[in-house]
Formats: sequence, C-alpha cells, structure tokens
Amino acid sequence: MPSKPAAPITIDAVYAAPGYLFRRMQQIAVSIFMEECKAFDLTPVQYAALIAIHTHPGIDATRLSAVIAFDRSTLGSVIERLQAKDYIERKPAPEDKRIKLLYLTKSGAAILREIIPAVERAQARILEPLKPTERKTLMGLLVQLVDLNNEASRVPLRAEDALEHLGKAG
Amino acid sequence: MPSKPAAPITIDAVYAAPGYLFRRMQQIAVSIFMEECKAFDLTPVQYAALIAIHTHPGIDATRLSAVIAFDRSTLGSVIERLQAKDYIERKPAPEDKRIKLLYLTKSGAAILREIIPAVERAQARILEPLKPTERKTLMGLLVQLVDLNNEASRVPLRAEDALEHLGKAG
DNA sequence: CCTAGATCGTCAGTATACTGTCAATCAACA
DNA sequence: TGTTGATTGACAGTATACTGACGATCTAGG
Repeated sequence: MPSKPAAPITIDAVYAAPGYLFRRMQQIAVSIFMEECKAFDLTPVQYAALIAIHTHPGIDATRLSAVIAFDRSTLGSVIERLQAKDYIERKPAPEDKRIKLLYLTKSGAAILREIIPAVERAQARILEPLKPTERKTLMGLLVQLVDLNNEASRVPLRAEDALEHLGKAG
Repeated sequence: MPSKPAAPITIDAVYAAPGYLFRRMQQIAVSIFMEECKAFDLTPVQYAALIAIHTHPGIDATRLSAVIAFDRSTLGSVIERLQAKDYIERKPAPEDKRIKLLYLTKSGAAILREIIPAVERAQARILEPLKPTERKTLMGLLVQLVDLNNEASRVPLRAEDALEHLGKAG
C-alpha cells in the first residue's frame, strides 16, 4: 500500500480539525445560552460562577477559579461585574488578610432560581439536532475527553482539592 | 412513575452541561495548539485565516469571515495583526472601492508550510486520550452537530456562497 | 524572630468574540 | 437619474481568556 500523499493545504482540513469544531461549538453554545437567557443579563461564565458560589458559600476567588476551571485573572473582572449587579458580596477573611470570601446576596440567590429553566432549555437546545442515543454518546465522550485532558489546560479543574479550606468533605 | 424531583442547584449540574464542556474543550484545544506552535507566533484564529486566504486568494474580509465562520468585527483586528507580521497584504479592488482584497505574502506562504506539522500534532494531541474508534465517533457527531446548529451561531459558515464572487466553482 | 518561598488579589498587555453604529460606496428600482 | 436600501470596512463598548508581573501577606525553616 503506497503511503498517503501529503494533504494539500486547504481550508477543508480546518473544517475537519477538532480544534476548529470545538471553537465553533463553543460559539454556538454561547449564542444559544445568551438567546435563552437574554431576560437575565447573565453570561455563561457569570452563571457558572454564581452556581459555584451558591454551592460553596465563603469560597475565595482563587479556589473558585479552580472549581470552575476558569482563569484566575479573568475571574477578577467577572467577580467585579457580579458584585456591581449586587448578585454577590465580598467579605474579608479575619484569619487571612489576603483573602476575600464570596457570598451570594438575596438578589443573586433569586436570579439563580429564576434562570435555571432558561439554562436548561439552552443546554437542551445545543444537543437538540442529535438523536437521543447520539446525545448520550457525545456527552459521554466529551466528559471523558475533558477529564483526560484536564492537565493540558492552564487551569485544571480541582473540584475536590479546592474545598479543603472550607472544612467540608470534598 | 413519580416525576423526577427538581435537581438541586449545584455546580455538578454545570460539570455535565454541554455548554460548559464545550468551553473547557475549546480552552484545552487552544492551549495544546499554542504549545505545539509556540515557535511560530500564530494563534489558531490567525492560522485559520491564513489557510483560508491561501485557499481563496483575493478574498475580501467579509467573505473571509463567512468562510471560517468568524465574527466580521473580530476579523478586522486579526487581519491587521497578520498584516503587521507581513504574512498577508491588502490590495484595493478596482471595481469596488469598499473592498480590500487579501493575499498571502511569501512570508505568509512560507510560515504556513512550516507550521502544518505542528498543527497536525496539536489536533492529534487533542483527541489522543480517546481510543481510535471513540475519536471517529466523537468527530462524526461533532461535525454533525456543528453543521446542524450552523444557523444558531451569529456567523453561520457559508463555505460555498462566499466564493461566488471569485468566479470559481464552490 | 526572621527570612525564603508560596499564595492572594490585582494589574498591564495582548487576542478573541459579540453588539451596535457609522460613513463611504454600491446596486436596484421608480 | 435620483433616491432607497444593502454592503463594506471601521469603530466603540463590553466580556472572556491567557501571560507575566507586582505588592501584600502568610507559612516554614533555621
């Protein structure tokens, strides 16, 4: 069997590249999320941060970045915006002057309850074009791939480790 | 059968959401791309733009955005940076004063040839944690999903339409 | 106690992304 | 032909992302 000839340099190779396809899907997912949630003035990132703070009240920014695998620098401005919207508040930690603890406000807890159905509609719409069996297959492979590539990203997910400071079981 | 109880609001729901997983995979993919290609000072977006211009010499910015499904506004600065690096040049179109035609320079064509192996390594590394069969399954579903969701993104892919102006078969 | 190293939040700089708008230009039609 | 409407590139404004650095602070070791 002769070796494959070198592929010509064309845009078609890009269309079939995983990196390109993941970029497109991310953009599509954000677009659908924003459409379903346009009544709430919350971005996907802000939503994830709110959920994480709700799950782990009193978490600090660095640990929050590990829990949702977002960049620590980026998270700073995300937190500022959530605070400006009065969805969270920051309290200094008495035992460590470097740290500011994050809590949901009543507004934050309320909007979280209200936005959930819209978020679920968005997540469903993203996979809607596939058959139910295909959706399960895709999600299974995706969860696997993200997990196995965890260390390849700048901010690996540290769902367990990050919570030890809270004195709660991981 | 009793209806499912409402899921509690926790971060675990986010970990299993397609939107979150696609975001993570996009970040992982970019990270791997930049690592493999760090010798070349090219981002994934800049690479895709170069390939597209190489495939369709004399394309204009608006059509380029349709060919790679990138935002037209964003593409402006991408083009500026590629021009600053002397990888592309822009020539005014004689028959339409609004349009600037895009062409690769010799530098641009050269770096494209050189970077290809690194890009292919990156794309391979993204899927490496999966078994070969799983890779094929995932990519098949991903291509399908991106295609079927094409209209959901702000900038749908218009690979064929965009090229009519060039007088070449799509 | 005191210093070396680690960590925290923050900032500057760069690069995607998207929304909306604008002037210049072009195309189509009355 | 003259005006309307669409298109093009550009811009302002906002929001992620990542790199690298910084002062303030904490921790460990001597």
